[in-house]
Amino acid sequence: MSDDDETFEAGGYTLHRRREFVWELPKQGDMRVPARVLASRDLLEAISDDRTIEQLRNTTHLPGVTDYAICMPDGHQGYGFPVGGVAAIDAESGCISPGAVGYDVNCGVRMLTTNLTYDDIEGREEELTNALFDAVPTGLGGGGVINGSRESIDAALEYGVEWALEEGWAVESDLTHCEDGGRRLDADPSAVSKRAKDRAMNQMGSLGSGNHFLEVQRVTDIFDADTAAAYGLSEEQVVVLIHCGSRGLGHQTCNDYLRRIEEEHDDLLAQLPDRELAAAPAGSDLAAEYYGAMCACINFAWVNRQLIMHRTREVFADVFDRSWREMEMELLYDVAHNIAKREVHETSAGETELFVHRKGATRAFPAGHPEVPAAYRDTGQPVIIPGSMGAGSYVLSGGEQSLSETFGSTAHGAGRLMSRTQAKDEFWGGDVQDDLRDQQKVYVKASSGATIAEEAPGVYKDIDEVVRISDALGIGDKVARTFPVCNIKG
DNA sequence: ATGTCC
Repeated sequence: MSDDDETFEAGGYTLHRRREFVWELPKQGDMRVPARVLASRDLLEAISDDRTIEQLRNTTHLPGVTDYAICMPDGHQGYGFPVGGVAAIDAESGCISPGAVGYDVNCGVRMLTTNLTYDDIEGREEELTNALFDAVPTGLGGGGVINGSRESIDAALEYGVEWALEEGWAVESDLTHCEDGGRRLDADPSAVSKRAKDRAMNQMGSLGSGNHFLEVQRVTDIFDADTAAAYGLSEEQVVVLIHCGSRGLGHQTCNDYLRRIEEEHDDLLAQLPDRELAAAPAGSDLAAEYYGAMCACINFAWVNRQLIMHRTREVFADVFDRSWREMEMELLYDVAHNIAKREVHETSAGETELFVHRKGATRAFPAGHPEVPAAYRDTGQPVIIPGSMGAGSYVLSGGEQSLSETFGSTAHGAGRLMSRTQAKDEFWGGDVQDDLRDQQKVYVKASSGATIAEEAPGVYKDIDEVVRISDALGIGDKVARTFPVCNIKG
């Protein structure tokens, strides 16, 4: 092995290879802890020319950051804190940072299984795509599956999917197959501004734009037969993947608190290398308010995905002329990609209560963890990692090493290779749509052609490579792979 | 991500 094998120059920083797929930026200067990038050399190349490493380094300045900051294999630069970043911050002596959660609070994915197989939908893709597109609101701005009211929004913010169950938009098993039972108990709707709630009014049950989508998929590969069986997955099965977040409500809430934190905690801000990392000190009123507001946004995003899933069941019932129960359209699991959560972890300082910030990262608790829903306690938490429209997605299970390596986390997607602007220069939506249909039998329909260009398969990193790293490190283990059939988006 | 700046 040459010296060249031991370090990697990325974004002006020197990373040191600790072991396979683990690269470390040693603690230096004002860094409180080292930073780690979990990646292959190919994936490191992809982040070498943007601000990912610099932003990761900046996160190690946050008070209370514990052991090391982490960048997942799909990481790329984001607002202040990398997308694909994980920072575990002491919940007593540290801080909480909206930029380390993300603008789209509880952006995430849920997978719905069915007892249909690819044969059942082959030849009917356009019909199904159109029916879904007509039924599920997409794109920027207004229109939801249901009309919101002040009362319903407050109830959704406080009770999450429990509220949806009472209203008839959910069944009991939808709650037991969701993190926190679909309700984050720490939610404080009174900490969410009127303005944020107003934006939610006509967005209850809407996909939004950007990388959000609803995709009908078929299972193409099973890697772990026992776990796949426990998850109810089999080859050629049809499943549905829903990817969206908290829409304008989460965005407004993030903005509201960033501004307030900048104003009220400028002393802490002055210690940080980037304004975008603005954080409220643990124990402050504002930290408690932000946490309560963020948890309310988490509940809203779960309700959003629930309403879309409910509508999807209705569309399938209509198109296939069978009840959704006959088609066994069960929620496999719902995973959050953008959240902070109070969790207790074993750290170098012993058992510690932390705000685990996962931004573009997925919780990946292993078998036996008490916070994994009973249905999956013996197999580990399902982890759903969407890829691109041309590459498909993965289902993993939380890995044995996740608690010791990544505060119980793994990657969340393929990760962008280029900006949206660059994507629109490289691709034209109509061509992407035609190629996907003609070459891969993938049917795409979107409110905007520009969105298809921005989300072209070529703008994403290799999802296989991202998942390979997760599996090799034992933080999230491969269970199954899916491939798109129908995709609707903003 | 986002009524792509209140």
